[in-house]
Amino acid sequence: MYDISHILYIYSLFIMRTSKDILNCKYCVYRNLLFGELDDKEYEIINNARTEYVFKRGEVIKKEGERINSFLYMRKGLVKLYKTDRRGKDQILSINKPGDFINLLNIFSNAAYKYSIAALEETLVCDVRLDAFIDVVKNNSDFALSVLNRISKISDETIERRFSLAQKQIKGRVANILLFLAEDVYRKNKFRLPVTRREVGELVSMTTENIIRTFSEFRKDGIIDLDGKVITILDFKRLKNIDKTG
Amino acid sequence: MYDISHILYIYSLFIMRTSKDILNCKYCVYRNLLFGELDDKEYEIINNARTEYVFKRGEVIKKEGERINSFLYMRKGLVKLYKTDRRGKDQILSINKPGDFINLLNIFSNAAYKYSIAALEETLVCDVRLDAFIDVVKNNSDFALSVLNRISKISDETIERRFSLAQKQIKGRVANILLFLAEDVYRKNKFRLPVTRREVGELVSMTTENIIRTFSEFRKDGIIDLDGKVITILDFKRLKNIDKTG
DNA sequence: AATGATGTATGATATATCTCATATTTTATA
DNA sequence: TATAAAATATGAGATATATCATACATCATT
Repeated sequence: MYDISHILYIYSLFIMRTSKDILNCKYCVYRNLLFGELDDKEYEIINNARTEYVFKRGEVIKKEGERINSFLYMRKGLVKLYKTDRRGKDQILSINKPGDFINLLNIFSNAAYKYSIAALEETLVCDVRLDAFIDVVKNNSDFALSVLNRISKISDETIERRFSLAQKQIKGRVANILLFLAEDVYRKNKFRLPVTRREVGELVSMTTENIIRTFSEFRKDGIIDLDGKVITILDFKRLKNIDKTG
Repeated sequence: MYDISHILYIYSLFIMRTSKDILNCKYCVYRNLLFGELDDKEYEIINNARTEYVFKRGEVIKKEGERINSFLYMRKGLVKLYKTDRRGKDQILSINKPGDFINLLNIFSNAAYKYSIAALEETLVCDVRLDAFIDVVKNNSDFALSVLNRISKISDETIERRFSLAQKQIKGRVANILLFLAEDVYRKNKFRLPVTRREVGELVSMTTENIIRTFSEFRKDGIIDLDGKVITILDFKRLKNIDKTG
């Protein structure tokens, strides 16, 4: 249930409150996670090309079409990747948490962002200038291989998630995102839904009304408890069964 | 319409019929496409770790769950990536053509294939032992970066394809796959459908009956012509419009 | 050439999901 | 704090898609 990245994440919150060296990568708990293969000199290159930003809930971090000129990663928070169609309707590709590289998907294959990125909670982002990042990748193939591993893993997860969504009906889709939030994001059975019902619909390609109806149904069936945005999962077993079969 | 990989592909068919050196990478038209960054020595490592296989239509190349111990790429043919559920029903993730690296998706992130691979047409596959491949990646960061680019591009395409499928209705989905086959795979307005109607359904998450009905409707509307498996696209403009809006 | 299995085709009906309408609650902003 | 805007909630009816049934065509195999 608690993997290394989560432990590091909790640890980072602690460090953030006790150290003034946060702005230097040397003391960042993500160092080992992301940049473990780098020597001090390479490390310094990254650190010098790096800026930290804080985004409040609702703020747009990147807009689709914007030129990619940095490597972004999250140290804290939660974001959504999404597209807006001509009529202004959004479709959400994924919800990403610290440890996912926010723009890793497009960074090596595209000059511009294919998806917009917005913060769902207060989000702390590290921004490394792309030229410096690529420079280090080019000169350190262990690091390149490590990036290869991560990009591959994140892509795989996104593909798997979208793929499995396709054969699910609405109940299965809602069960799936509830389990994702409870198990992968918050690691608690009680959490504040970081998105509106409409956004859940935008993520799983369903209407807002049907998301609301399904939430209500799950509540009536005793699978979850609802209090506005606060959701408590009461019956993981049944929810998992719906996820698998529905 | 005709990009470099397609020209190389056509050229490779020519080469295959006129040269006995096909088994040596040195004369493979994919050398520049895949291994352009390698020096002769690295090249030799790849070549020595390489085997060629021919698969007939319908043959399974890899089964999901099978251990990944080679890097596979297609020189000719067409394959599908798919999963089979407990009840024996297939769901197709993607149809891939030469130039796509067949197992690139999982190779760096997973020990085992997440999807089965089967040939839809006679397919020529090069199989490079993974240890040799990774060895070269580790020692040549230009090559690593190039692989990074490609893996990223292919993943992006798969994600984009599954993502756009989600908001489409059945007509849009069928239009989309017809355009994919006509424009990306065969580059002709008349082609033999390489899959059954059932498989189209497995790819776009629709029932066989509805795929058949939609084909019939497109025919009645004069958008396509149907003769068994041979499909002729008569009205690209309308089909593209359905793809976009439906 | 005969035979069974699979694929293609179409209609009728059932089911899932969407749309539209309306009411209430919560949130954002003046 | 007042007010508007957005979010939540629920029902009724419309639409899209699935399921079931049946018929015929095609393909592989004997």
